[in-house]
Amino acid sequence: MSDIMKKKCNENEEGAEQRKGPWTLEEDTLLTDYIARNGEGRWNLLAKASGLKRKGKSCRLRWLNYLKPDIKRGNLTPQEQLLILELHCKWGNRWSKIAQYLPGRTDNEIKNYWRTRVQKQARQLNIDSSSHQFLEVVRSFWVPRLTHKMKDSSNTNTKSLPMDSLGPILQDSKFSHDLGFNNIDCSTFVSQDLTKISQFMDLSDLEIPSSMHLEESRGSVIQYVNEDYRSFPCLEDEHIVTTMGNLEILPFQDCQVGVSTYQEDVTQDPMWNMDDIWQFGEYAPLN
DNA sequence: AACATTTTCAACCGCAGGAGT
DNA sequence: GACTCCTGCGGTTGAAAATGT
Repeated sequence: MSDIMKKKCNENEEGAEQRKGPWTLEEDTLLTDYIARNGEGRWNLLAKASGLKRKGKSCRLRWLNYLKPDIKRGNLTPQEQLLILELHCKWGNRWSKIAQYLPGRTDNEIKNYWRTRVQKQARQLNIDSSSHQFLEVVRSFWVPRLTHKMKDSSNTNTKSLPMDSLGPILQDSKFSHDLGFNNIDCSTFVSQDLTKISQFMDLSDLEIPSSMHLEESRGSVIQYVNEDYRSFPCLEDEHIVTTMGNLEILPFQDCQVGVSTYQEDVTQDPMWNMDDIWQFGEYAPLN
């Protein structure tokens, strides 16, 4: 029998014993106990020595994504969602890199969030989620509302991640410099893309809840700005025409409408997500 | 209540890159 | 340099849960 054949046989024999699928409580206990005694790493050795009939890779994944003590459970906070949007804008699908900035969240969780929430919305709008166009939708509608929600929850919910906790990250000059939002020339970029958006989003027909209002302002974009969060989305003082509370009116050309969100109470949402943004009306598909 | 459909997310897979030999 | 092994990453899958009819 050739070496290759022998190897194949061994793989099959091992494969017959290898467990797959959902982990049982006993397996979790075995893995947790083993790591408590010997530490993590050397996953193939761990898989054999612990008595688990799992591959090393599977053990590693189970530990890192589920069993590790500092794993956070539950819905992503608005702060976390905002950070994901920001970082994805900069780095794309670099999930593990993004996860480094969200303590307790795993790359898998962030990836799932992006695929199930963000990409879903992009599909519904018939926009490629990696496109410039979608980026601008996110920047113009999602980011401001998340920012608002964030501020809201920091005022009302002491358990949530405080604004200050993001400060070191967002104020870090290297980090800020790296972020795409800050590097964008708003005076051209935003106006061009909002014009594109207005081609498929008939904003004047939006059904605005009574707690909100729509302001039309030909020649200007009204954009919500949280004063605690000026590092994005790409607003620079020289562009501001006037300020109305939390709103700043920006002198962009070709844009016809902005949405003010400052009166809406979103604090009751268990999970604030993109659905909240699009619920204001039905948008016409691109084609 | 029963069934169908959709959504969520844990887990798997293949691939790439690094370290050791 | 070539090979093997291990680790980590990102894409994908499919079972379970949630939601709709």
